[in-house]
Amino acid sequence: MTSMVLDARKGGVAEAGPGETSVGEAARVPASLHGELLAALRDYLVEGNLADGARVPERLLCDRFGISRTPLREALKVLAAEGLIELLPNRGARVRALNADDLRELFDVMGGLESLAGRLACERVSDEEVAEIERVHHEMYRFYLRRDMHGYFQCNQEIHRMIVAAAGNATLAATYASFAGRIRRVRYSANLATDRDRWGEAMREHEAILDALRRRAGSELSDILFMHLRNKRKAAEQRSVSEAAEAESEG
Amino acid sequence: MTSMVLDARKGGVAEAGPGETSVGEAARVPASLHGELLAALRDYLVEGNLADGARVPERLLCDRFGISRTPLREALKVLAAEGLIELLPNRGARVRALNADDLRELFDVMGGLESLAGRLACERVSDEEVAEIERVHHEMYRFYLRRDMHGYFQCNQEIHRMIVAAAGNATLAATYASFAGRIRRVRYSANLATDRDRWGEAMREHEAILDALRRRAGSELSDILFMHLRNKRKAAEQRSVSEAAEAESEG
DNA sequence: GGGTTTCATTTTGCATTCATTTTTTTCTTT
DNA sequence: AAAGAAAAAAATGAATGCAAAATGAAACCC
Repeated sequence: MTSMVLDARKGGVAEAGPGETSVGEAARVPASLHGELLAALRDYLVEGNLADGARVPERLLCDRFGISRTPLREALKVLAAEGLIELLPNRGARVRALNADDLRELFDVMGGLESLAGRLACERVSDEEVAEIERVHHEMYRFYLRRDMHGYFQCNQEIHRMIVAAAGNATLAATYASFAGRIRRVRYSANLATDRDRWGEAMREHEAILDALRRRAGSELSDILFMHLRNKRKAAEQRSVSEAAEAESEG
Repeated sequence: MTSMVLDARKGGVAEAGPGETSVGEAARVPASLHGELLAALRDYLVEGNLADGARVPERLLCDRFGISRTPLREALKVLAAEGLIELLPNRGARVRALNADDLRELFDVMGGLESLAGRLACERVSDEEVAEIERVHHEMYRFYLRRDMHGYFQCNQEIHRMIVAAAGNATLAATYASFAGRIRRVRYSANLATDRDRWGEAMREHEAILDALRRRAGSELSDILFMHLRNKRKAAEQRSVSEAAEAESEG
């Protein structure tokens, strides 16, 4: 039973009525068939159904989604613009493999975006929103104490997402979401598992984040968030280095 | 004689010779026909050949660029994802009109990106690069003294571009270029003309930018650059308000 | 046997075609 | 004549078709 994204849509009618059709583009409002397919394809890629550097098989995906090549290729062009795949002239599309430099760049850009989000959030965040973030923070702390990586990570993601949301800038949120999807292919989640110290450090950084947010210290929060991501990046780099060493000793 | 982007390409071989092919994204690898057309269409839109909110006439553009609808529509999907146009189901594409909120968001995101660029630049900028930026800065100052808006603005753009380049992050540069293209449709250039004070203030801010860069004070430069853009935004908002008032008194 | 060359198959890129939907024009009807 | 209904025209969205390029495989040569 092939998924058939199209059928799901045919039930609906109106679509596209309210404002935010365009901005997000990422995972926001599917709106049209094209948007629907785009989201489905993006998920398909982000979930890692295709290996890094693998060719994107047009014919196969057409069957998979029950459409012809035209809309599929339109979606591929968009995904290429987003950086998920790359187009080789006369050679179709490949899943874009991120090298160490790409990751470094992506982490820094994510850091810059979160940094901005923190700064903007301080300008307009309500006490209620802060309280909500604190709630998740404490939940995360409990996961930390219990050494529950999965739960911790969920909360972590949620907090960062909430800060971006609190910035009240849909353009920023969309851009952030796009980059998050791009980086999701590499699981930087399991980093902390190998490095107990980093986990504790990250927890302390989150304390500082919340503290700065409570005081609405925008510039300070901006710095902390950037450094937080920078440290995350370093941990990820550290990990990939040790992974490479392992691979070498194994091979 | 219709332009025929294709012909231009067929002559050349290497491509990518003179760096800045176009505003955004496609600056990396034009290579294919699709990329070429995409850049051409983007320029066509950014240059304001179509009015805000106007329908994007597929047939006309096909003739204009000498291609069929298929590649054109692929390009349109990408431009929609970039935020330059918006797609209405069964009603084609329209030039996206930016309202006050959109502009506010875009300015802030640009501010965040420049802020990040400054921070990263401080980590790795060479003395030679700083000297080069200083050179352009002084050139800009001479334009300022001569009240040469056009020259001043060129230098201004160039300095910001150089800072982004000095950050050594291609992903950031591409994202920055994309947003710059998106905002270029609104000419925020002429802002200073009406507000002599803002011009002087901007000049002083640029002094501070250079000072922080010389000292490699990343966090500080980050703050200054964000505030610089924020002030630019406020000036633009001020201007649009007075314009609206004018329009009202005239109508 | 290793390497090259030729040729069939597949894939890609774009044009064309077709079914719908929207928009414009024309024709009623009051 | 104005408002509304019906029909014609144009547009959009997606499928199909076709030439050129790339990939893979068999034949060929040394």
